[in-house]
Formats: sequence, structure tokens, C-alpha cells
Amino acid sequence: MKVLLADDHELVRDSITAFLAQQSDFEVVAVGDLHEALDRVSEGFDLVLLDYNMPGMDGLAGLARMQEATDAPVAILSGSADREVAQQALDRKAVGFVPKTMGAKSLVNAIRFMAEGEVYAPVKFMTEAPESEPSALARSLTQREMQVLDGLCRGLSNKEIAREIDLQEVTVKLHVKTACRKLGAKNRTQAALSAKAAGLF
Amino acid sequence: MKVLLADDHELVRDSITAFLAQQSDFEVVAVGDLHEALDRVSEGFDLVLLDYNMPGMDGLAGLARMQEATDAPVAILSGSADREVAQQALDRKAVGFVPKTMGAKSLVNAIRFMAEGEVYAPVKFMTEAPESEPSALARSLTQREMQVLDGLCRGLSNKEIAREIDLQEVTVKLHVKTACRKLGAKNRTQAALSAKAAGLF
DNA sequence: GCGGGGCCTATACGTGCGGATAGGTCCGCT
DNA sequence: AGCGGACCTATCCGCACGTATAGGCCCCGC
Repeated sequence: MKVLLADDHELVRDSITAFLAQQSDFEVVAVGDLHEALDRVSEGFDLVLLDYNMPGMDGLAGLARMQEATDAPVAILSGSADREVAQQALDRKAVGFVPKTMGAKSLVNAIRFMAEGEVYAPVKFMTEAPESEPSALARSLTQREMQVLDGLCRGLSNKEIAREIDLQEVTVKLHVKTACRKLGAKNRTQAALSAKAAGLF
Repeated sequence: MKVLLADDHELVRDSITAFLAQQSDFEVVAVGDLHEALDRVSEGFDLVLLDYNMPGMDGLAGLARMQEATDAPVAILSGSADREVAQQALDRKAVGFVPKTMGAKSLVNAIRFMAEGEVYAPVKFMTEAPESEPSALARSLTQREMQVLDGLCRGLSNKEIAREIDLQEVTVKLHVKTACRKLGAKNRTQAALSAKAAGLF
């Protein structure tokens, strides 16, 4: 089982190489950037592992370049794990997405799995955490605006929202307006849709 | 590597057993229902595979019963593949979800992977296809209503929708009203939200 | 202290929306 | 031929919504 590993962090490269070398049937070629990887891929591999944050990668463009250069399955390795990126990588026919947070044993298992031709992605990673942080957008909204948005996202009228949070209808209108502006929405419907899309509720 | 396979379809049981037996390091015990599986699980296995539609399973209740009966990893096998079920199974600590539509080789790889203690779910299955069929709801809507709903889901006003599909505004209102009724929505915002939630767009 | 931001309220105006009613054209089914 | 369903249009009404303007409150930071 011949694996091409490309990662600019020497520590990561060495530790993964060491782990894989413990497996009797593994042979690892480790390089430090995409360029080297492209140079050596013609040697023939069962699996190519590319770090997402690495000189030459340029986002997922590096994935495409590698896929053009070889018929071997190509997987993405990432430390700064981002679900979006994982999804995109898989959409673009990467055979896997491996966060570096994985344990060494699991990593080896995943590599073996992908080298067999299967598609791998950590389940936890893909199913959980559609979003994580307060999302910049949420932070720009005041408490009241969030409460009002919650009402919008349930399709309530201004009057209903007003009753619910004990305000005058006019005041609700005001918050709706400002929330719309912050969300770049033309009306309440777009605001509700945007809020939902942003995962605020 | 000792695997306990429980499936009420003899054909499935036999073919999977045959495939796994080809692998030198596999030992398979195949049974026809959950009861038998519970009886034999004490023999000690590296992996338990339960068919989702099988006497005694009672949905995912069978998964829980098996998990109580053993410390071995338990995975769900299913023919009538349903994303929802897969998600729930994984949420309930199943170590995998295996649709029977998988190729034999992939199936063996997946089993080996899970027996190693990893969590497996087919990526295609989990990421794609949040829904599939026209969904009863969609069928109750006429073409025009769908077009109008599409507009609603982009937060357009009646006038904008009218321009887009070349109708009079009054007519759009009519379709909005009937669409709202069919969706059980009180207003356009709820209608848009419902349509989105139902995966119509 | 004074400004500014978040907040609440008020009045007012134009427009959009939701609903009812009523008329018409197609087309397919019986 | 008749009926019903999908579709389009029209007029009318009342309320909701979106916007603007203006005043007042509280609290924090400069």
C-alpha cells in the first residue's frame, strides 16, 4: 500500500509517516508542498493525502490539479477543520476528508479504508456542527432584533411578536426594519429566510 | 475478526457471509432475527450487524437492546435506506449505517473498518439526498403555485413575481393564497419557510 | 457632562398583502 | 353536452407592513 503524503508541517508529516510505517504493508512518501507532490505522484500511489493549508494548494484548486495529474484517489487532510470545506472537497470527488484532530489509530484505519477505494469522512464532523461560532452576523444583531427575528422565522405578524415579547407593535416594526437592513433583506420574508440560512435558528 | 450478522433475508445473509468468508481473517455468525442475535452475542464479537427491518427490531429499539446486551460495536444494515434512520442510528451510538445498495467489496471494507472501532457511514448517503420523492405535498400543488412559491422562497413581492412569470399581480395573490392554504401557512413568510423545510427548493 | 447607542413609544402616510366575490377561458372527463 | 378543475383577470375592502420623523429613557465611554 503506497501512500503519498503532502503536508508542510514537518511534525505532522513525520508522525503520520511513523505511524503508517508501523503497519507492515505501508510505504509512505512524504513531501512538504503541492509542487513536490505533483512531481512525485507519477511514481504511482494507492492514495494521495493533501494538507488543505499548504503552499501551492490555493484552497481546493490544488485538489483539482492533483486529480488531473493522477488516477489515484486523492484525499484532503486538514487541521483547521471546516465542515464547508469538507463538503466541497467531497463534492469535488476527493475520496476523503481527514481532520488532524483524529486519533492516530483512526487515522491509519481511515487511510487504509481510502486506499481500498472507499470514500471516507468522519461522521461526527459531517453530521454535527453545521455551524459553530456566533457567526459575525449574529453578533451584529442586538438582543431585541434576535427576538424579533425569531418571531419572523416562525412566520408571526408584527402584532403577534409584540404580544409575545410584550412590546408595542410600532417598536417591533422598528426592529424588523433594522434587522432587515443588517441582513440585507428587502422584507420580512427574506429576513426570515436569511436567518434560517445563516443557521441562526 | 468475528462478526455477528443478523438479517431475516436468507439471501442477504448468505451472500454477505460468503463474501466475508473469502477474507481469510473473518469469522461470521449469521442469524435470522434479533432474538437469536441477542442469544448468541455473548459469544463475543468484534462487530454486530443488525438489519433494520427484521423481526424483533421494532425500529431502533432493537439497536438499544443489543447495545445493552454487549460492549461490541453495533451497526445497522438497511435495504430500505432512509437518511433519517441513518442519522438517528448514529446519534444513538451505532458505529455505522450500511445500506444494502453498497457493492460487496465496499461492504467488506466498511465492515472491516467498523470492526477496527471506527464509525462508518456512506458519505454519499449522508450528504446528498435530504429528500427524494415529490413528497405528497409537492404533488398537491399546481404548476403555477409552485412557480409562485419559488418566488416567495426568494422573498419576492407579488408584483415582482407577477413580472417574472408574466401575470397580473392579482393572479399572483390568488396563487399565493391557495398555496398558503395547502401548506397550512398563515402568510407568505410561513409559506416560504414551509416550502424550504419540505425541501421543495 | 455630553454624545451616542440601544431601546421604547407615538403619529402619519403610502403601499403591499390577504380575503371575498365574480367573471371569464381553456381542457379533460363523464 | 355538461361538469369540474386549473388558470387568468377584475374590483373592492381592511389590515398589515415598511418607512419616515420625532420624542424620550437609560447606560456606557470619552
